[in-house]
Amino acid sequence: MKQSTVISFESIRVACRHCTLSALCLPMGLAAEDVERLDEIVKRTRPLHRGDMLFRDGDHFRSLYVVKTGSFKTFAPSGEGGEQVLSFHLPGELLGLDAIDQGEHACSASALETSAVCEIPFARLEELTALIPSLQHHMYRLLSKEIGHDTDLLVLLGKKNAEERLAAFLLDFSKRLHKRGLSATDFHLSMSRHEIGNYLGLAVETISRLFTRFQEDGLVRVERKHIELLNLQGLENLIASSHLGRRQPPQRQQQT
Amino acid sequence: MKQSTVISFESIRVACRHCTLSALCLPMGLAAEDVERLDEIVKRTRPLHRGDMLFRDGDHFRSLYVVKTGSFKTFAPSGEGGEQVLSFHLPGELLGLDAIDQGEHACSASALETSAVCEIPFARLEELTALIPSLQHHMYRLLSKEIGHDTDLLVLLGKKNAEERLAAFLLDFSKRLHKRGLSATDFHLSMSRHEIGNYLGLAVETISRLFTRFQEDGLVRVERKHIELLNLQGLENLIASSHLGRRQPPQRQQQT
DNA sequence: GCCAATAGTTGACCTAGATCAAAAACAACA
DNA sequence: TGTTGTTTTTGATCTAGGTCAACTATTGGC
Repeated sequence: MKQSTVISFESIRVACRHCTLSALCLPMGLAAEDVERLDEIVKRTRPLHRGDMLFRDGDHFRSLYVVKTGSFKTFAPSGEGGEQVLSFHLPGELLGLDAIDQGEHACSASALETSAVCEIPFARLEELTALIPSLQHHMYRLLSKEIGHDTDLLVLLGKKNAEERLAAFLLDFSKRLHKRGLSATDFHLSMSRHEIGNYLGLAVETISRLFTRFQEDGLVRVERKHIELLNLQGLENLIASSHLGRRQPPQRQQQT
Repeated sequence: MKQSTVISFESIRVACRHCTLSALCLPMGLAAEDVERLDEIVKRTRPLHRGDMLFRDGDHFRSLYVVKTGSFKTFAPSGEGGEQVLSFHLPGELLGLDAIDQGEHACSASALETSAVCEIPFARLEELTALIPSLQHHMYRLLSKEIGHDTDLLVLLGKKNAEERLAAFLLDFSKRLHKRGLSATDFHLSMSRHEIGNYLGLAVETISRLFTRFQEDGLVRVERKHIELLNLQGLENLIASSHLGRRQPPQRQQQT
């Protein structure tokens, strides 16, 4: 209610064509006039604060959302009040794609910090994509990319150990921030240890211990939520090079 | 090469409008004339045998595939020659959606048994979806559904124990077969224990032991790859009701 | 600025499921 | 029909990471 959030409140009024995120967002690669058309259907909404829900699982699906500032997590219920964090969303990233199929949201989304989104009514977007081939293609790609992200996470949860998971998480975060023009080696984690652990399928305590260990090994400097990556290569190595101990027999390329 | 596969070779020539799978596949809900148009772009290909690759990760992306008969698995590399099975595909299900984004396949697909697919050149399909709104909508739904499937698997890998995973797997399989008009309680698994274990993030031995245990508990009857589900409700209970031991404090509905 | 609640760290211990090993059951095939 | 290679099963052991517990920051509310 209070007008103290001047900065973000101003910034969210910016039209797509002037938005610094356009290169990461839907307008990517659209002709100027098409951006105008997209612009017309986008609604700007007021900021959300930490913990505020953007949508809940089961909610009727009406719109997709693009993060404009701040960050979000999405999570699915997992029986007995538990939940599985599915992803963290940074500016320019889309939320709600999983709801298209069933017509209702399959997961919930909440803000990790003070954040703003653009709302895109899906029915309108669909009309538009039928008219603008490049936008249609872009939508297909976005949906496909989401599948790719899930695939990565599946490999992580199915096949990687704790160390590899956290290293992969940090590097992924680093890359995504870098794409947004932020430092790839010095950043702030907007989510709690608990949320990281949940996302990676690990206990909070394990996350905490790993951060300590990574720090002892000179890979990172951790100070609460402030992270400095000191040795990117070292982290990369952690991901790729484990399992090297027990070599498998040469195993010709064949069916399983 | 040999013509002994008469049955499936005949069946795969059937046009979409006569295909028994149309209700599960792309034509779902299309007007007759639109099905014709779709039909024109679909290529029918020869059958693949167990272990044959439909595509490999890294292959240039050109087409989507619909399983016509038989079954497939998709799997992604996971460092050091290991792989993570991402999904099993039954007749009517689409393969290759994850490749749209990058323009090359992000995972590999191989036949689990003698199988046939319809090939749908994606560029042609895109043109068509721009012309037929209901087809475009259907494509969005299919992509979104794939995300939903991944979400389910993520929850499984991130939060469920071995017992719950296998029970969920069996029930999912049962439901999908039932949709295809096959028995929900008596079926044949086309994949090996090893592949099931890989998919569920468990060791082969664990799968084997669980099958034995489920059988002892009267939940299933297992005879190699032939499965009979004797107590569907019992399996359902396994999924939902565990973690009931250590009750969590009432915990008001709140942010994490 | 103080208190209560929440988040993070650290250590001790425990357990689900992995790994190792070996036998048994199949399947392919000459 | 025997041989060989694969898949499955079963048992014995090991361990990564979970769980419990106690303590220490931080943070937010007033």
